[in-house]
Amino acid sequence: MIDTLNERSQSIFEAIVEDYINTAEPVGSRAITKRHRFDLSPATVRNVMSDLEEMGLLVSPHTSAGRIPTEKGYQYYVESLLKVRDLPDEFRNRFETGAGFAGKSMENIMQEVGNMLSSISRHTGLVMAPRFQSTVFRQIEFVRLSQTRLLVIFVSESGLVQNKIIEPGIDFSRRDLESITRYLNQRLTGMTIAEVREKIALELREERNRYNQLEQQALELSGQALQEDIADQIYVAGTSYMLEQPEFNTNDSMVRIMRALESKQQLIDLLDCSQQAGGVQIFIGSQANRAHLDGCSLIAAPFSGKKGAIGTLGVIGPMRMNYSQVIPIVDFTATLVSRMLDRESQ
Amino acid sequence: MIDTLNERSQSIFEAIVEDYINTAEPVGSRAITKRHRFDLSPATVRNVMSDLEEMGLLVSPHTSAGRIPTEKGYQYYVESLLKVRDLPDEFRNRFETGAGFAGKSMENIMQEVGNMLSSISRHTGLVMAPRFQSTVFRQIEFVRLSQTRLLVIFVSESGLVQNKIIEPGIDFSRRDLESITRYLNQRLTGMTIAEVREKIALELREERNRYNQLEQQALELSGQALQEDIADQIYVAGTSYMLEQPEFNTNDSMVRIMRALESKQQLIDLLDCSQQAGGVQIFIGSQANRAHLDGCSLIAAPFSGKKGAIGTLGVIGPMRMNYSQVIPIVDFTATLVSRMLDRESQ
DNA sequence: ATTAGCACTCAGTAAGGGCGAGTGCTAATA
DNA sequence: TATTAGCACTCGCCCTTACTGAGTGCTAAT
Repeated sequence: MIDTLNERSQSIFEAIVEDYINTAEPVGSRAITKRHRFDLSPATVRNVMSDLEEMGLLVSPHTSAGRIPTEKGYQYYVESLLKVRDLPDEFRNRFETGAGFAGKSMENIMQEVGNMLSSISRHTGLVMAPRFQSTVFRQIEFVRLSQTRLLVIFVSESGLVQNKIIEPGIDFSRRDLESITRYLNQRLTGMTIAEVREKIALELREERNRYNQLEQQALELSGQALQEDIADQIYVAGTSYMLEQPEFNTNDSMVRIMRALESKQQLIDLLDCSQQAGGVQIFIGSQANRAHLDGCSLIAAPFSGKKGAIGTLGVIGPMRMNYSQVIPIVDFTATLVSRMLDRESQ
Repeated sequence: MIDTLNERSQSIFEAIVEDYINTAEPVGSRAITKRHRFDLSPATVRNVMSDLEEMGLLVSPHTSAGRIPTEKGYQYYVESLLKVRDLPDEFRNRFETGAGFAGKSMENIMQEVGNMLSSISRHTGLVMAPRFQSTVFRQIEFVRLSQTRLLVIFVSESGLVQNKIIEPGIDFSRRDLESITRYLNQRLTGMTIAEVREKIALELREERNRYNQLEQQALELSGQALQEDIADQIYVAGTSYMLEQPEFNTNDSMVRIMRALESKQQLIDLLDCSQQAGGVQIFIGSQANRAHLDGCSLIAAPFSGKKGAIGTLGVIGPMRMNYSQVIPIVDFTATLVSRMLDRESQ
């Protein structure tokens, strides 16, 4: 149905979408003919617009206003008409000078990446940390804090470090811990945390009937250490950009948006969707509604080191978003972060 | 000057402040006589109000509106008239059931505390993590990640864990690291990180002329590990409560407030002020302006384990804030967190 | 010292009118 | 047949005007 759009209709539609993206005002027929030098009269453009409205690509907010793209309109625009620009060098430079990751903690890196994304795209930036569950185990270490308390440190293949304090109930000597550490490191390397956990559960059941106390203890200890989920982390940067958008300039919508951006779990769910597929993903309008963000679009891309550790980052803004600018920003950032993670993990 | 306030003026002023806190509307003379059953006519109340205005405790937004407290008015109210209520049991319970800290990371704890503060006070909650600089060193550990990369773990007396990756340039064996660890742990325990750093710098200078290679290496390693500041962390929870306040219901002020709440550094500076003094501190209006938060008040209190590790938490909202409710909430939370930190550090 | 009474002020709301941007339809044109 | 000029019409926006009501300050009486 949309395929029947002839070239003229297409370029008029494109002009409307782009004008609206720039001005945030409904676009009228005369404005189009003026700004774009089609050799057409406003009346002709009106006829075309009328057709586009019938197809569900445009709506007019009221009789005497111009027209604005519908959600379906944006989707069509992004899928069929969008020409993604190259990332201007100035942005590229800002990233590369700004992002020295060496020695910084994962949290700091993520915050910094979020701030970068947000300040360059001039929209709200999101960064979701790699899920610990799906990272690949490289190393475990124990540090004795006191007689009852142990610090457990996991290191993933990609250099991600997580620590946790446990109280095992037994007072392990330094020597015991060393043996346990060696035992675990030999047996668990290369599996994802999820797999490790399964394996431990399995072996614990089998092991009960045998007598190797060391193994028994090692398994119990690591079981305890991994038993609880480490909550997913998400960073949101530049929320005020969202409030500055003219489409959200009522009190109610501002509060609504802020509430949505505060409920991290919903954002996590949303970003999760895009983690499966590789490359840049675009959620327009209701496709992003999972997070109560009506009228918003999300551009997201997963990042990952060579060895697992997948996270997601993205930019969220109004549907009227400059897709051709934002998409390459997200794309480039994801690539950059992946490269950094690789470098870190050597 | 304010001391000349007689009892009647005081209670009228108190009534005005409290009515305004409840309704967010300018309070008129008739409203006062109605709601509070003073045996006075509105005219009399008007005379008193006029005096109070002259003293700078009240203003009227325009001739035909009631009056609202000035910043000075709130200050006087809080200093002289405020009766702090006991914390209702329901809040107490919500805290104590909600807050099992055991085994959780500092970040998670702080986030949870922030959420608690915010949802119970119905205002924006702030939690600033203990500054690593001022925590007391208890233990350092090294974990060998690869030939070139070491993970350094600091544990503070209060159980705070920080880690950092360094690339020392030398490939230390496990045995070397153990000796170095033992050496450092013996010599540094009980000092604050800041002191530790000074000491290392000092000894490094002296040590150059001697020949004990182990000491030399140990010092260099720990020096490198401590060289960079670990950024202060602050958590902000429930920002949408701020936007729901009627005093900030214009687009501009919403954006302004959100920008202010986003610039963490300014919030940190603000909370820093309250860290010095013990107990609950109250910043009203311009006293909190350091963070571009005009028209806001901050209630803050430091928390700390027995052994250093001082952080600050608080609640931020409009000047028209229910001080008598919020103060005990902040107070109680700070005490609770301190107690938890103590328990953790054993 | 307190109060009743009264004139006055002024934000907020509602109603009316003109403006202008934009539309849809129709009839003329290439 | 596609395009265009012309025209009546719609409707949000803004400005003005008028009204209302809450609240004040002042004055004179109690």
